[in-house]
Amino acid sequence: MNDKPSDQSRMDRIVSLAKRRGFIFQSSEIYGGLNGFWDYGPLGVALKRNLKDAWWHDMVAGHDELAAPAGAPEAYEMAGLDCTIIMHPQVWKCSGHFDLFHDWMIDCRESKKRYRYDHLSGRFASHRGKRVFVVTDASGDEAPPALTAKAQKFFGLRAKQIEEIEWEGGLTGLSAAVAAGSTTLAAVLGPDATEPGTLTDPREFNLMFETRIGAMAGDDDRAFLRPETAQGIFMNFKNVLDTSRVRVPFGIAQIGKSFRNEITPRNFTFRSREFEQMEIEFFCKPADSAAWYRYWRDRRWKWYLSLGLTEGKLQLREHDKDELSHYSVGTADIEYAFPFLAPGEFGELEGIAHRGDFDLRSHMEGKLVRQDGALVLETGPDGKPRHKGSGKDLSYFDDISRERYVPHVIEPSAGADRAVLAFLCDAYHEDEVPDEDGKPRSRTVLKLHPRLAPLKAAILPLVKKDGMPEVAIDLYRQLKRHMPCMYDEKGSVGRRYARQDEAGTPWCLTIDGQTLSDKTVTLRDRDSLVQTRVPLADVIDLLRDKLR
RNA sequence: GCGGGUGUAGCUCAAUGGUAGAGCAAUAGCCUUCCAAGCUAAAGACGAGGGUUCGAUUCCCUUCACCCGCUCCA
Repeated sequence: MNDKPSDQSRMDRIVSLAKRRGFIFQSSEIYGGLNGFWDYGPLGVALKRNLKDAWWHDMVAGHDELAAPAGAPEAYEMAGLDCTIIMHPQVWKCSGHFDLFHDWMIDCRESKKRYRYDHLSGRFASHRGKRVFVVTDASGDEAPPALTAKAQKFFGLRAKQIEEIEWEGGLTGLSAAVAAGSTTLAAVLGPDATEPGTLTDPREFNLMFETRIGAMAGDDDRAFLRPETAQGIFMNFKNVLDTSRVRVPFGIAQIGKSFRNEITPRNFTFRSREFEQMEIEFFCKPADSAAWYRYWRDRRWKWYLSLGLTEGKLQLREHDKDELSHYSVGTADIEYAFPFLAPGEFGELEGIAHRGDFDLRSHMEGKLVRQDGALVLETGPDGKPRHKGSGKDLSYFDDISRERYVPHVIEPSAGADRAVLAFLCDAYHEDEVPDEDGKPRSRTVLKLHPRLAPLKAAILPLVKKDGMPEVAIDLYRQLKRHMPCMYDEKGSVGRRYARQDEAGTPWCLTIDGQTLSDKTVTLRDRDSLVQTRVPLADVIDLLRDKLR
């Protein structure tokens, strides 16, 4: 099998360019770096900001609430929001993140496998004086035969000798058995171990970053950095409704940092521990939710294409039923074929989830669980709600239909850093350009969409004399008022073009001898390398038109 | 978290138990009339911390980071 797992060398060259040209640096690099954290350099911050601005403009600021966009069931409103990173701890209990992201894990020294402590169960088995607590990670009906098979193998018995095994007590959760003192981990035979005592003590495993509120805080003041921005929107659902005159259907958008203590940050910025999300929570009438789900899925898909992502490298994938998150009744991912992935594999850029009324109801009533297709209040062993809700009414009264309901939610949730990475990878090209002798010479070029490009233009005097720099500087100062651009007079013009190609600058304006006599400049296109002469007086309007 | 690999200048790579060279890039100057030309000058590195040694970039240990696989994960 010689097939390449992924185009790793291409990815390496992209990472190298990102570093070399100041797009992305590793955090705290002079101290050796920090796994899972990345900084954006001068070009990177511009690229990322342009991306976020494009999203914000396309979703919120530029949204026309008076007309239904193509494909939308009806016209709708959009509002913006910016919430705090640290919120009331109860937010994460009712959202499900506390339970989902917070586990006790136990490792097996022998098999190197890791198990959720609360997923292990077992019972004592004895045979001819040997006694162990046999444990399995299987659940339900699969557990008893798994235990029997395990015990049979451990005692070295033939199938017909299974009856000789003496079992004590019923199937018990390992954590409960240890807590009750009926067994110790030393007597436990792990699910994939061949001898007892290979399991480590359970360790707390928390995907949420934890902090404490207050300078002299104690255990009661534990708080979490948000693992997603969405919950801040639900927290303010009623505030927005009460203050901004929006009516269902409407969406609330937010861009902001989120934090997850990923086990294995990998693949450059793709899986980071600190990352930025661009999220919309769209609130609609339950009966219309399926139509809105399809609308947002298709709308968001087109957004990536409109900014120039290669369609053949994008994939829209509907989740299977058993893959859906605890809250979701339908989810689609927009995925990109990143170069670090094996051919045919895709990495998630954005998830569009139909969340039903899980979130709003959970924050009203307490954390819900799905049971036989319906959401019901999750209860603890004592029969009380596992996580108590706010008790606040988050339902909506529809003045026109005179009905009250809890809106359903469609959530298009995009990763800003992942999008930056995808656009960077997609823009990266190596091609050949004839040099001054006409011989082909390779060049590296970022074919970024002009809206995303950190610099829109570079103004270059062909040579540093004969009054060309003066004309160029004057043009630079005028253009700078309208768009990010730079002036460069260093080195040969070919070298300067190459520098701009690597930075993804779409246009170069060159002032040459002819400019001085007929007041025209050459406009060089980054992708086609075609140069056209444009009157100096028109060039600013021309570039502004191109950017629209 | 486990196993394997890697770590020398911004990048790509050398050499060495006696404190390191080159190419490209970048900086300044000269030159230069359309795709990384040339000349000159100056600048720049042994991931970090211990240990062995008279002396460590080199040997050993630890740690950090990156890559691959496993595991985990939206």
